[in-house]
Amino acid sequence: MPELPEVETVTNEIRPYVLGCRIKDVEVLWPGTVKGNTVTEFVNGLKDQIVTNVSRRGKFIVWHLSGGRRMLTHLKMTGALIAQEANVPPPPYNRVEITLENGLKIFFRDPRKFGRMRIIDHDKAFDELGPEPLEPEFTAEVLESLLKKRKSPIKPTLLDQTLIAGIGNMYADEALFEAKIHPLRAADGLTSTEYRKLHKAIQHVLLAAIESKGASISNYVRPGGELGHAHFAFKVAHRRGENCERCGAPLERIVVRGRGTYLCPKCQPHP
DNA sequence: CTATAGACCTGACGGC
DNA sequence: TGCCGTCAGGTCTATA
Repeated sequence: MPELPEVETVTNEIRPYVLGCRIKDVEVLWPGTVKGNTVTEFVNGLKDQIVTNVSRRGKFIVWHLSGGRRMLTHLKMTGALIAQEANVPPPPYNRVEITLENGLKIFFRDPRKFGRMRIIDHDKAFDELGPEPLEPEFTAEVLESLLKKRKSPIKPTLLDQTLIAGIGNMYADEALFEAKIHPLRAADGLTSTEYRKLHKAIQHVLLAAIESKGASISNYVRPGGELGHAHFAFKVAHRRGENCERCGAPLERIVVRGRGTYLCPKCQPHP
C-alpha cells in the first residue's frame, strides 16, 4: 500500500532507469489511468521528452520533463512502476507502457485501476498539499499547531493530505501506537508532551520504513521487482489478535471513518 | 464550513 | 469444490 516510504522508494529506484533518457513511445492500455489530460494529450506530452529528474511530493511521483512540464504518477492502492528490458513481456495488469530510447520499458502495473497519471504545466497541483513530514521545517511545534486546528479524531486528521503530505493508513496506526495515543482522541486534545511524542513517532516510523524500502503487504513491488520489508517491523498494522509487543494485550481492529484501524487497547487507552 | 457515505476497482482469504 | 462475505486503503465526489 503505497504511502510516503513506498513512494519515496519507488522514486529513488526508478530514477536511475529513466534519468537522462528520451521517451520514445507511450501506450495507454487503460484510459482511466490518465486524468486531467486526454490520452492523446498525455501521450504527445511525453513523447520525445527527456526525463531530467524524478522527485516525490507527498504521495506523488514527479517526472520532470525537458520541456519544463511534469508528469505526476499516483500509485493509489495497487500501482507499481516496473522497469524491464523492452523485449520482456509486460507484467499482468499493465495499464501504461513507456518505451525509452535506452532499450527499457517502464510499465505502470495497477490491478485495481485506482492509480493516476497526468501532465501538469506548473506546481499548482501541489497547492493543497501540507508540509513534508520529514523536512526540517516540520517541527513538533508545526505539528502541534496544525493538529490544534482540528477537533476531529487524530487518526483521520493525520491522513488529511492538506494538513501533512504523505502519511497513510498503515503509518498513521504505527505512529499512534508508538506515541501511545488512541486513534479516536481529538486532534486538538493532546498534551504538549503527546504532540512531541507523536512528532518523533511519525518521523521514526517513516524513516525506518524508507530504510526497509517500504512495506510489501499486498501488491507493492519495487521497480526492479524486489519487495520491501518494512511490514516485518509493524507493531500493530494488520496484526489483529496478535499480542502487543509492549504489554502482551491482544491487538484490536476498529473502523475509524471507514478505515481499518489497528491499535493496542491497553497501550493506547480510549478517551 | 465539516462530517460521512459511496464510488472507484480487483484479488486474496476465511468460513461454511 | 464452490460460493459468499470481508478486507485491503487513497482520494474524489456527493450529500446531509
